[in-house]
Amino acid sequence: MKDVAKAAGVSIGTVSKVINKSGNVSPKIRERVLLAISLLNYKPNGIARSLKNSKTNIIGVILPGLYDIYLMKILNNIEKIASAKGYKIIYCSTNGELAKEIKSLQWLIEKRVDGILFYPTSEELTDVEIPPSIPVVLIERELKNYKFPTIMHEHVEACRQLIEPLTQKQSLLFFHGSQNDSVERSKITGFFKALEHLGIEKESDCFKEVNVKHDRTFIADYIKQTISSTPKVSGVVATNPILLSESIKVSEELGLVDQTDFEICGFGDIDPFEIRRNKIRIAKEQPNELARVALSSLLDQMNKSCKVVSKNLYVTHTFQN
DNA sequence: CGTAAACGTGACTGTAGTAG
DNA sequence: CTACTACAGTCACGTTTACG
Repeated sequence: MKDVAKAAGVSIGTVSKVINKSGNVSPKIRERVLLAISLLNYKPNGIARSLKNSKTNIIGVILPGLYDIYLMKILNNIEKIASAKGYKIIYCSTNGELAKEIKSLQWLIEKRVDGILFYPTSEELTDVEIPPSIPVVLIERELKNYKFPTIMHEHVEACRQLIEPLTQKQSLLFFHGSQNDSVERSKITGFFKALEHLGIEKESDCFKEVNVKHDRTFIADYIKQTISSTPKVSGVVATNPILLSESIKVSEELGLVDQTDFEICGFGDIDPFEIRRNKIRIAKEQPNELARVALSSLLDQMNKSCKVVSKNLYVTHTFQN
């Protein structure tokens, strides 16, 4: 800038005004400055600009990884919308490890990002001091020790809508993931409530916990064994895409899908061509919408001079069949 | 249109105190 | 007296912006 100013015969301040199209600069001076910029091949220094403005135009995104389409869609949509609004993103992968979540947060804070979108894999985060100047929006899961607005799916309502249309609700088997996970817990609660609403007695032994970190063959075997050893199963309900797709596979293998009195439903993101029977009812999660709402909530906070405590927002599922 | 202060941090300088 | 440490203060980096 100093060199440009010298070459154009103006002050540094005037160069800045030309670059930022701010203030009044006469057309003649502007021409001279632009010529000097082009001759000297001057490029603004973003670090210095951030230093002065206390703004980096960068949004930090912390996700457990990009190991499935759902997470990829979230990141893709965040990037798309952020980019349109003039922001770049820094993506951090945590592999679902608390230690990496802490490190990612600390690193993003150190980088002075303007805001953070955080998809925690547990509620246990602690020991990270997050300055109030950096707004944080959580995706899908709240944290015990921090009060940040959270954008999540409306799981409880989706459970009701999954269960209600089933013709045989008495002898269902529910396959769910770890109860340490708040999302799984809210789905279990949702199914309990839905059953209660329908006047069906809750039998907790029809709820089967499956660790989705096991390999697929193990999960399939467990589901097969459970279905086979339970008398008069009228249907299977799965709380997440892994358990749903394995349940569908197993049910096909056991020849249950063809039986008119057997139904399958659950949460998933399965493409329509995989669904060979129209009786499989699926609550599809909405990663694009989740990303859109989360980012817009974050941008709201970033642009507010006085921080209004924004509330949690819910995204509704769409239903297939 | 120019001037000067300010942003956050690391590098550097100067000073005081301590140990041998 | 020298060599060293600890600490405080100052400056530089490139840019923006209030003010003259």
